[in-house]
Amino acid sequence: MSDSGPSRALRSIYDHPLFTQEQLDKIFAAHTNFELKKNGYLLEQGQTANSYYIIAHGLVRFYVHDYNGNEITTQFICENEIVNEVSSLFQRIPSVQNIQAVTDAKLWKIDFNDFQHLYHTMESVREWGREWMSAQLFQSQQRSIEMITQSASSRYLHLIEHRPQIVQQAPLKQIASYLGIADTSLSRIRKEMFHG
Amino acid sequence: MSDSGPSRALRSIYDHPLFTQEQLDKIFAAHTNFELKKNGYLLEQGQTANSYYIIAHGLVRFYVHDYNGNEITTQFICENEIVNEVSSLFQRIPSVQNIQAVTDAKLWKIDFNDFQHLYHTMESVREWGREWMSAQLFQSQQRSIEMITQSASSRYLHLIEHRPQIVQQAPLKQIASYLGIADTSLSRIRKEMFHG
DNA sequence: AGTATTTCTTGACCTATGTAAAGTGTCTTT
DNA sequence: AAAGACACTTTACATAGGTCAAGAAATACT
Repeated sequence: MSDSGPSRALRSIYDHPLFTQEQLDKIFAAHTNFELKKNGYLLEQGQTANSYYIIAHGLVRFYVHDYNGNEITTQFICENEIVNEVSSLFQRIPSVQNIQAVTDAKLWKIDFNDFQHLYHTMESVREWGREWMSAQLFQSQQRSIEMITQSASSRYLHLIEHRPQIVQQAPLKQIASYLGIADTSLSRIRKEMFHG
Repeated sequence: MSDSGPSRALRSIYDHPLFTQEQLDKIFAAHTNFELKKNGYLLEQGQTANSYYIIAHGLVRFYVHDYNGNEITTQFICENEIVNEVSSLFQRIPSVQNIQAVTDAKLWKIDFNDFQHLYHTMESVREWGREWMSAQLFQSQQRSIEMITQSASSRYLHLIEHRPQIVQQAPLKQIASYLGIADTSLSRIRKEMFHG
């Protein structure tokens, strides 16, 4: 890593016009960094989230179990993105989602209480937070629309183009459940896309 | 209507443990009410939202156009719920969604600037707002999971059980696009569900 | 009231994706 | 190096849901 000072990940996450340098210093100081092994958990279903995370390196996924006990991957979080089970963290209720490292990962962490303090004392943090949540909601809605209007192979192509880290690092089964198809179907789609 | 004072809708929307009566009075006072005819618009794509709404009576939908120009209904908003195109209102960017009355409707309205004032001056409003956004995000994610794990007829049954107002008041074509299926398929599902 | 327009249903046929089961390849553990 | 355990592919067959076209029923328009 040729990067010094607060990581590239922190700087890119908190890149917002309302922040002054002084505010950024306070925000960065509230984060600590740590490592997580492949398959390790940041949150398990039934637990209530007490922090959110920022990925400096690696890949993380959210998953739930369907009625047959199959794992459904509901989100992938890539480098320089926030890992936050919002409804558990902000409504203070147990999570239905599991959050697991797909690869070895380096992460930043900020605790709920520290964030609460920043949020209620700095208008800029509130605006930043609300905009982030809006963007999350938008993405989630776009995902539903994509599930309705696009074929499985279009959705896979979209992933290849826009989130290549996922296609490179996550196992086929996780990608398939994220796309809403059987793993055999994704295997078939791959075949038809590359030789056929 | 046997209801007096601030409507049942306002009281149920702003039902949160942190609010004092004094605060509620200020919040209610920031709302005005008005009526909207069937098929009328609260927001059209390309416009930037300047308020959000609360439905006292009637049904409202969000829709987008897919690449073929077909309308895809992405959300239905029922009585005593909030109508808010969050990413347009809070990121101050043009909406990709249209917001249209499915039936004649009675609504409450609050402007962005008035809400901003309440939001930045009252910690309780911030907590309320963040919890509402969290709940929206949760619902949106649940919807994606439902699209992946449930058949079209299960999704329709779910709608009948949990949001009967939609099934009663929205035309079949809108419900079908919301469920992610062709209108002919929904018609067939109805037939199989009721006779045979 | 009568016509036009939209809404809903139905049938015939088609296709994308699911399910199940077997086979190959790759990594882990000992 | 052998034995398991995973990860991925492939084939055969099943099915939910799509498309298109024709009618019937309901609504809206003049």
